[in-house]
Amino acid sequence: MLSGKWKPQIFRLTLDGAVRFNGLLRQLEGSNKQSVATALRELEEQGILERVVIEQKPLHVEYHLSEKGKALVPVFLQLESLS
Amino acid sequence: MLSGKWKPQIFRLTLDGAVRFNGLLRQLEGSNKQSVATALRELEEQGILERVVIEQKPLHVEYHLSEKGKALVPVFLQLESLS
DNA sequence: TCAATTAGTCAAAAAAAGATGACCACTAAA
DNA sequence: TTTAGTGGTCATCTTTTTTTGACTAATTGA
Repeated sequence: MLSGKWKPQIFRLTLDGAVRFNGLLRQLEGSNKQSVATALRELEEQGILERVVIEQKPLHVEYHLSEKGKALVPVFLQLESLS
Repeated sequence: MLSGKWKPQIFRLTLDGAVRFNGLLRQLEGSNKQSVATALRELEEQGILERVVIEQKPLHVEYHLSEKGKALVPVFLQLESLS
């Protein structure tokens, strides 16, 4: 579910609140548009993240944890504590 | 820790008891010697599996869960139940 | 003696994943 | 009007992962 080079880190960041495309690009050192876009799309397809377009003055896009994503949190943290 | 195409399946099989090289090769459809050998070696290097040579008539090799591997079991099962 | 099973290794090819750079369309500020 | 920021896509190249097939060496059964 969280396989790939960037998905675990992206998932981890969503625990602290919604994330945005360009924000991730800056936070994830060594990442690139394509990889981040692919990771976000796959996480959305799997129903782990939800993509929300914020229709305001400078319109932007937010990705936040879905219910399914939230169900993953405890086991993710447990996993994190083991490695 | 369990990244790669075959490691999760191999790990799963060790929960029911020790596994063996050729046995895995037969159980894991679509697998091959090289990949199974690599997965076993890496799981051993990480201290998740232990390699034991059974010094008997037809000598063979067994891989079984280490203590570290056992610590991984509950979180693995939890993860399994989510996917 | 021949075939099969045990547990692998090695080099090479193929497939999958990731990175790079160009491009797009929109908005806002200087 | 140029520059920067928003959020991407596309084709191509590189890197990593996985597969393929040949080979080894010891043991067992027919």
